[in-house]
Amino acid sequence: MATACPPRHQFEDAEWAALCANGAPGKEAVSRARHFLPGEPIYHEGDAATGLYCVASGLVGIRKVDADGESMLLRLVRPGQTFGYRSLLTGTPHGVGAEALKESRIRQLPAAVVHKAVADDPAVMLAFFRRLARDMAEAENKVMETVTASCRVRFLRLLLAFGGDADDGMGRGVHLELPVSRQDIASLIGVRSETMSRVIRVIEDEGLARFKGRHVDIPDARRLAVESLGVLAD
Amino acid sequence: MATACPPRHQFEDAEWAALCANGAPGKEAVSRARHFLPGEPIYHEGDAATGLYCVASGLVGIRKVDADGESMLLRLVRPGQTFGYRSLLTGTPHGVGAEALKESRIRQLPAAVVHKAVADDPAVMLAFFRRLARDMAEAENKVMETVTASCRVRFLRLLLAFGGDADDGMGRGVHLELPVSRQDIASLIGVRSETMSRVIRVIEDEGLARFKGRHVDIPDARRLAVESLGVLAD
DNA sequence: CGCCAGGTTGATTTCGCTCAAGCAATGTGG
DNA sequence: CCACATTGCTTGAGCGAAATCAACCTGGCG
Repeated sequence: MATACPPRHQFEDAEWAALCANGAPGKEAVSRARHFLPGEPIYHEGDAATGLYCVASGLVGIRKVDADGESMLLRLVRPGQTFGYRSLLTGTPHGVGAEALKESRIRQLPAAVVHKAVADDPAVMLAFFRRLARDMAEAENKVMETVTASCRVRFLRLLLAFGGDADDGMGRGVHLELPVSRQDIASLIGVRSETMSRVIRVIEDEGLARFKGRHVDIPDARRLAVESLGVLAD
Repeated sequence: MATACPPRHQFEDAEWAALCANGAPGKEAVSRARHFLPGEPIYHEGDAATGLYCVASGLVGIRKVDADGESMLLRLVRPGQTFGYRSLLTGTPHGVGAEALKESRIRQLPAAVVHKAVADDPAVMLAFFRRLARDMAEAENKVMETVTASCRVRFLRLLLAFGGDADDGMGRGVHLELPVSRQDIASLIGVRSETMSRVIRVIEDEGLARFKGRHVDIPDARRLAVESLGVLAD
């Protein structure tokens, strides 16, 4: 099966939408649907770009390994979001790797189609620029956080980010589900998995949240939000 | 005085060049030359973009402050490089602040001119995208480094980055000059200035480099490069 | 059943931060 | 010109957060 435009997802995929609006003339057979198992790599650091990817379902992780072989999870790509555009549009090898974190259906758009769409409609390029700008802002925040905030605070903030959709502003008693393993969460905030365990332990002992497998119960989201701001002086 | 195209600098300013090639029809009076003293802010985090900036001479620092008021130097902008384009092109407030680190001459191009240039020539947008992609790659590297590498290693790598131009591949006995104060260097690698002092002390004691004010002598650049890879197992 | 990956826990160490003081260079006002 | 503050940098002592090393548990799954 191959349709150019996936069913509209809940998340921002302005780039893909722009592509569909203009770039895909015959809407059939231009995008290829692929399937990945958890842990399966989609592309590696250093590979040349072969196309543009969009997560239809599942979850994708963007990884980077440094010289010492240390690997780190930089960010998650959720259903409806595109990835791999940077390398494709600049014509440089991938600076990061992508891998499926859950079983995932990925839509892949050939490079030629994307290039044509970009050439035909300037708005497409702008859409990708905006997307990159947002990713960049997040990367900058991450730098700041890793330098200034304790791992406890970083984890609390990540919890809030995960709970973003489940967070009924009203409410006490938020429940959410961790999208990835604890190892991956540790990697995401840049700590060892042992430290991750301990941090979770402390947070449970404080009564900020209760963890069972990947399920998290947050009795008082407001309190957790306050704690996530770091230790306040006065 | 106001000329559209600055004298060609040694560094990459593909965006500015693209602008000059197409966007600036009457080449006079479109860019404004401004002057900043060390420490003087160029724009603040949260400000709306008013134009595009290009460093003609001097040095500019991109800063970010987090919720707790902690400030950090994210990167340097050297002569010939443009900055402030992200906020301008996305139409969002500046996510970072810019300030002169040395006495600087800054060329400022009004928003309208840039927007027109972008609309007229798709290549301009692509040039900015490339620039952003490069900045993003650096930000990702920075995240990895701050998490995985010790502050000693991070500093050594920064030294190498500074010495990039002075580094005659041949050579023993490289000399270079620190572009900014030690406080700013500390902020750049995400450590306290006290720690910075100690790290420099250790590096001197090891004979890796000698520091006098802002002057640095590196007797054996090759050895420093090896050390900058981190502690190797075998 | 035995194996193994993911996770937890404990003991110990290390790296970098905090707090505090001191010092040299520069400025500033009387 | 000197007394004084200010700023950038260095040094010391002590502490604390997170890494490291090392078991050990647990639940799948062949």
